[in-house]
Amino acid sequence: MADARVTSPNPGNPADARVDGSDLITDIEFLVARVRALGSRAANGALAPLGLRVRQYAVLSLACGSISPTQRDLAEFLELDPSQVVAVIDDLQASGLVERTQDPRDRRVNIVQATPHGRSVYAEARVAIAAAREQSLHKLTTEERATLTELLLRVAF
Amino acid sequence: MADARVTSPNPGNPADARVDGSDLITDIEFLVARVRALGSRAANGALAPLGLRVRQYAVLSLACGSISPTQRDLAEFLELDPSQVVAVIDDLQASGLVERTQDPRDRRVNIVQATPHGRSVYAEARVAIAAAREQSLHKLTTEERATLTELLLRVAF
DNA sequence: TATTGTTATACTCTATAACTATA
DNA sequence: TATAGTTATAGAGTATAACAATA
Repeated sequence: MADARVTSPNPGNPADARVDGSDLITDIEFLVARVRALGSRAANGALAPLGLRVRQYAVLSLACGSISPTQRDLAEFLELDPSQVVAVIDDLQASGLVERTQDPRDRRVNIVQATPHGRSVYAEARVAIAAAREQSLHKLTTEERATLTELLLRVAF
Repeated sequence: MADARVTSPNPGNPADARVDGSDLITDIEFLVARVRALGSRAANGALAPLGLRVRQYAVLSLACGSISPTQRDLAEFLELDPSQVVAVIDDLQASGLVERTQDPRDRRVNIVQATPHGRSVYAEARVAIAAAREQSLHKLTTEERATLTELLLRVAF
């Protein structure tokens, strides 16, 4: 480890000042957890008027894609247990945003697709999410956001 | 948005292939959530033999620092509700890893400090966490890790 | 009157195991 | 025998509100 003693980026904050000096502040996992906590709180707030949460948003997004994922695909891609996917899709289906269709070639698998109403809600949700993201990432330039995306992508898959 | 249609970084994975084409894959919040899910799962696994979870590890880390944070400081820094901090510290105190000491200047506040045993356990935990981190970040060079840390730090605070 | 820590409650997320229907 | 989806359950994480002690 290069440098365990780091200055807080926000010395005006008394809470930051008091915990300054901990090596936690250079711990990528801690930083990721903190950014996730802030980000998903903001995203859930932005999605609340649409009756969605981030999980539902993620599944709806994939169901709006051109690929028509199975429930298993969704579980793997979203790092969820298949049983959790069931609950999210039950929820989205009850709201009329997605549909399950049995794959005729293998009747065990369900293909998940967005309804027209689902696509319309997703379009609104994207706008809401983008606004929240702009708020969260306002300190980063466009280039820095691209770099961050690229690095996270390499770690994520 | 520059380019919503992106190729999966891992075309060999059938799940990735099927959901490929979704704009979710360029969504920083989604990537952060996925990296966090993978990272905290790995970290919790690495900490399990020590009887810790990531939350307890974070509080213990700060309690081992030179600053002696109050419970309020911990809540703000870790983005936890003060009532959640109570539960984590109860847990760590029951294991003899940290102690609460009343601030003589303001008897409402508790200062949280690691015990000698807590410092010893923390030293072991750091090693375990570092090994898990090496696994999670093996695709990134040292320079890239530093860049990722710096960018996350700017978003986190 | 405001703040620190605390208790209580409810809801969401996560992890696991067992079951069914298909293959 | 193995896989996709489902049900059930328990434990951890998250969000709120109310309270006692202290300032």
